[in-house]
This record gives sequence, structure tokens and C-alpha cells, in this order.
Amino acid sequence: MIRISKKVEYALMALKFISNSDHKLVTAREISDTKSIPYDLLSKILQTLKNENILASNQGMNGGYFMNKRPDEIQLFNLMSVIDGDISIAECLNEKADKDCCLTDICSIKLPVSKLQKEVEELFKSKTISDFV
Amino acid sequence: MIRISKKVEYALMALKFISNSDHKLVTAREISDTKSIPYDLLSKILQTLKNENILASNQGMNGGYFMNKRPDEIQLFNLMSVIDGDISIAECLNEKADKDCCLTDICSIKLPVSKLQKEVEELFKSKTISDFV
DNA sequence: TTTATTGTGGACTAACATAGTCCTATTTCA
DNA sequence: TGAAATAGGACTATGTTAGTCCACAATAAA
Repeated sequence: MIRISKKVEYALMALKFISNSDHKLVTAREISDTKSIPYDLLSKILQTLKNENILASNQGMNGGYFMNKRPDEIQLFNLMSVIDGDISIAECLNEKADKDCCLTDICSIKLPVSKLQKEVEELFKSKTISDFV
Repeated sequence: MIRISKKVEYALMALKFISNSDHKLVTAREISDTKSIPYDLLSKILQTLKNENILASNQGMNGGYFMNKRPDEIQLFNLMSVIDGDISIAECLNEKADKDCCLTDICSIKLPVSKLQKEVEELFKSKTISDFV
């Protein structure tokens, strides 16, 4: 299935929300309530984004998150990598899987699939968060 | 995850195999053995392709499959639809899911996601089996 | 200094989709 | 009649995604 995961959807919604609340801290609870995103799940996502320096945070009372990069600096491709890990369109195209898979003579479609992979990557790299804000 | 399913990979390999064996019947067993694709699974895929008139078949002894369309008439997009069903990049973008999902005011990213969906579709429609043969 | 609020993060469970298997027809040719 | 082939339903196994639960740490306000 060719699908953007819920986590990436939630991340997009959260980043949009935070971007539009400029210069003020936004709590996970606030986003969760407003956008009906499960709180615990959203928290994990925001933490990931913080660890990747896309967001920054203040802990404690009156804490919250704020943007640490401009929306146009955050590629959709990067966001997806960070949240979902490997995003190759076929199992055999990620780095570690060079074992019994397509790389052998058996696989006849590796080249065109690699090409397609590149094109998908380009498409997702051409999108940034500013396209969603 | 943005990934082409194994079934679609197998379908591509099979279609390539059959295309390159022009004018002669090819059995599921032959493809399965040559390409190390699980026989039962491949059979299902070939049956689907036959029901979609991409392949045609002769039953019985000396039977097998043969192309019923030219490779350049078969879009990758179509192949994926036929084999995997819905291929929208987000749950809320397929036809039947207009319930509690993104269509409500809550979802802030529907428009840009729809746009991306269109672009992904265009990419996969621009590829045909002839790109893999 | 206590308490409420907020982020941090590990471990776990539930739900779902994908991949693969098993078994039984049915067709057709030799 | 029997072997080789497609046809197709039902089932199981595996892996991923989505979501939950819990304990802890940091901070500001009372």
C-alpha cells in the first residue's frame, strides 16, 4: 500500500498548528484536544520531532513546543524518514536488505523499481511543511 | 509506509517474464520456479490479472497464460489498483471514508494531501509495464 | 516547599494488512 | 482415465501500525 502513515498525518497537523500559533508555546494537550489526536501518540511524535530539532520544547508548567525550523526548511521526505524510518518503495531497496532479495540475478525488475524510487523520493523532497501550512 | 507490495512486485516480474516469452503459453509453475515466487500466491495474482483482462489463459494440460494487452497499455497505477485495491495515500482520500475523518473542519491538511495524492497518481500512471520489460 | 502541569521515554497491547499456505474443484489434452 | 494445468475459497502466520499505560523529570506558581 502506498500510504502516508497516521503518525505523519498527525505530525503535519501538529506542525501546521504550531506554525500558525507563532511565537507562543503550544502544548501537546492543546493540539490533541483541538485536532482529536490521541494524546499519548501525539506526545511521542512531538518528542521525535523535538529530538530531530524540528521542534524545541520547554518542560514544566507553562511549557510546550515551538518551531525550531522554518516550515520551508522541513521536507516532507525528511519528516517521513524521521517518523516512519525506512521509506523505500520496495523491501530490496533499503540499505541492509542486500541478502537473498532482488539483487540476485533472479530479480528482473530492480533497475526500473530503483528509478521509480528515485522519482518518488524527488516528489516527497519537493514538498515542505510550508505546502501544508 | 510508502511501499509497493510484494504482490505487485511479483506481478511485475511475472508480466515481464510472460512478455519476454512472446507467442507461447507460460505456466504459473514455470514463473514460480524461475523467479522463486511462492506458487500459490503467484497463482492468485495471475488469476486476478486474468480476470482483469491483462492476461488470458488456457486451462488444462498444456495450458498457461499469455498477454492480453500490450505492456505499454498497462499502467503501473492500474496494476496496483487491481492487485492491492485502494491506493490512496491517506485513509480519508478513498471514496467511502467520508465519515469522521479529515473531511471535517478538524482536519487542516486535506487540501495539500489531496494535491500530493494527485501527483503520486500521475507518477504511477506515467509508468507502464513496458518500463519494466 | 508543595503541588499541578507539562514534557520524556520505555514497555506493552490491539487492530489491521500483507504474505503465504492448504485444500478442493474444474478443465483439457494425451 | 489420469496427469497437468487453471480457478478459487478458506485459512494461518507474520509484521506493521496505531494506540495505551505507566513511571519519571522538570518547571512555575501557589
